[in-house]
Amino acid sequence: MNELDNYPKPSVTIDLVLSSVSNGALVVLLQKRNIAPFKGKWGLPGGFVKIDESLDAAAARILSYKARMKDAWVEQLYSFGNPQRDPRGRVITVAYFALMPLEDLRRACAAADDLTIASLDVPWQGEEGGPASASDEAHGPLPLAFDHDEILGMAVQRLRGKLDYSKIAFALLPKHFTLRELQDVHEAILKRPLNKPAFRRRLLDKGWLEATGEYESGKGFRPAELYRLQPSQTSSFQDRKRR
Amino acid sequence: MNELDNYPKPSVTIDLVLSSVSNGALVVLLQKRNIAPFKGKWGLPGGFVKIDESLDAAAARILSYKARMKDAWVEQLYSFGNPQRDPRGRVITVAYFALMPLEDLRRACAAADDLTIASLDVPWQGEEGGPASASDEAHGPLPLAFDHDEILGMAVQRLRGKLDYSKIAFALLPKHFTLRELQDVHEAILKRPLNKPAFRRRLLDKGWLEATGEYESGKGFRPAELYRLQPSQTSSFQDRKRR
DNA sequence: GCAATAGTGTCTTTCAGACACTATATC
DNA sequence: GATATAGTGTCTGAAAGACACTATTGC
Repeated sequence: MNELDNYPKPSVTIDLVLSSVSNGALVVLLQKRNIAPFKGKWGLPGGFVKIDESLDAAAARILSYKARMKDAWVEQLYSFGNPQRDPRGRVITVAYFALMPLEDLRRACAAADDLTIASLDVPWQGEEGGPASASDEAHGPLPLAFDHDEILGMAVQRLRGKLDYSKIAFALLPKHFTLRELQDVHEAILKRPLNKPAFRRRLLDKGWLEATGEYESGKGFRPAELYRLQPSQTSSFQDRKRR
Repeated sequence: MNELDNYPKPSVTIDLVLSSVSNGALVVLLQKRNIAPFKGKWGLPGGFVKIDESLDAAAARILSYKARMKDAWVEQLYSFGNPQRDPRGRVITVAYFALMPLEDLRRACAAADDLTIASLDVPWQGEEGGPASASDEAHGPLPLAFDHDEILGMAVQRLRGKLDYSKIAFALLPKHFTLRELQDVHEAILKRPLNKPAFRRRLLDKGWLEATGEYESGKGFRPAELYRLQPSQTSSFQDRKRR
């Protein structure tokens, strides 16, 4: 075509960190690889970026066909381009978040039998950073393909960093949720307990939340009120359509 | 070669946001384009990623030959991949920060006559986000090439977000600096005034700083003490070699 | 001494943590 | 009524903003 073709080009892929919170821990969808490279190991769902498709569009396409998923919080995470990261050749990958309520992640997982929902094991505290590992109940520790341990670590680091000032936590919950569930999400991401009254005050004072007047039921004890993100606040949920 | 070659591949470039602080504003190095596309407009220094080179290595290489620069704080920012962003064809760019003291940026600027140091004009507050524009004294507003207005906006957003918990601010100052200079850097990034005693307390309490016992001089008034990052804290300056 | 900024002491306000208390559902 | 959790009132302590004050340089 032109000057662009004077040099060899890398392949560019998208890898998706489909994530939610379950049992007080961050969980992520992993796929068992049945072809080389890294056959038998576990990897993030991903695919190639098409030549006429934006990165965001590629992430959305891969999300919808790998996980039959709409309405997730999708956000670019980081790009990984070590020349040795893929033994097949030069592959640069752009990692994306796809955050969703647990029920959606379960539905995605049920769609194929090479998928599992794995808990994240983060061997560091705070904003420090570093790779993370994954395990599930059926298999125990899951050996990860490529540099996906680093991608998972970066995902946790980013989640922790954005938890306070952004609305990512709500992406991990159903539309209606209790304040305790919201606190559980925060605690799972930060991996440390939070003070209940302080958490409530802080979140309610942000002015993002709206009480629905409805309550959960059938728990055997006092039911908690259900809250939702205020409609005016929800817009910024998908307002990141740049690029 | 193999399956990777079954599909057309994009070109991948690095764009560098060489940035510092001057006169209470963020500034960035821009290069006047003397070839198409966007001939006559101003763009970020950049270059192609070589086929056997990591993204970080490409950023470092481009930094050293465009700006004859060592020792800058280099950090990946975001990847931009709109298929229309380059009229020559499909080009995905991975944007990087290169933060440095103003004197280093000036030296880089003096190395070629198509370079300028432009002030950033950020039309939004806080963490909101959105494109930014640039201008310098010689030319006034500088029309930007490609999607570089978005890259600059993302750079400011990231700087603001990391200012409190990371040590980026120190990357914009010489090794020795006064607390007032440090406060000026914070104010320039946040674009709002900060309280002096509170700022000093907060920064000194972090335990990152060390008084040198030396003082500036020749200002016509009481000289300020010079501080530096504690040697033990400096290490994390270049400790981001993952990927 | 004057000008100008460095650096500090202290009061007030705000907010997080701690803890105990009340409220309300199922059984 | 027992149990378990929801939700709140209030005390305390840590940290930020405000403001004034002292300190130190060149002139």
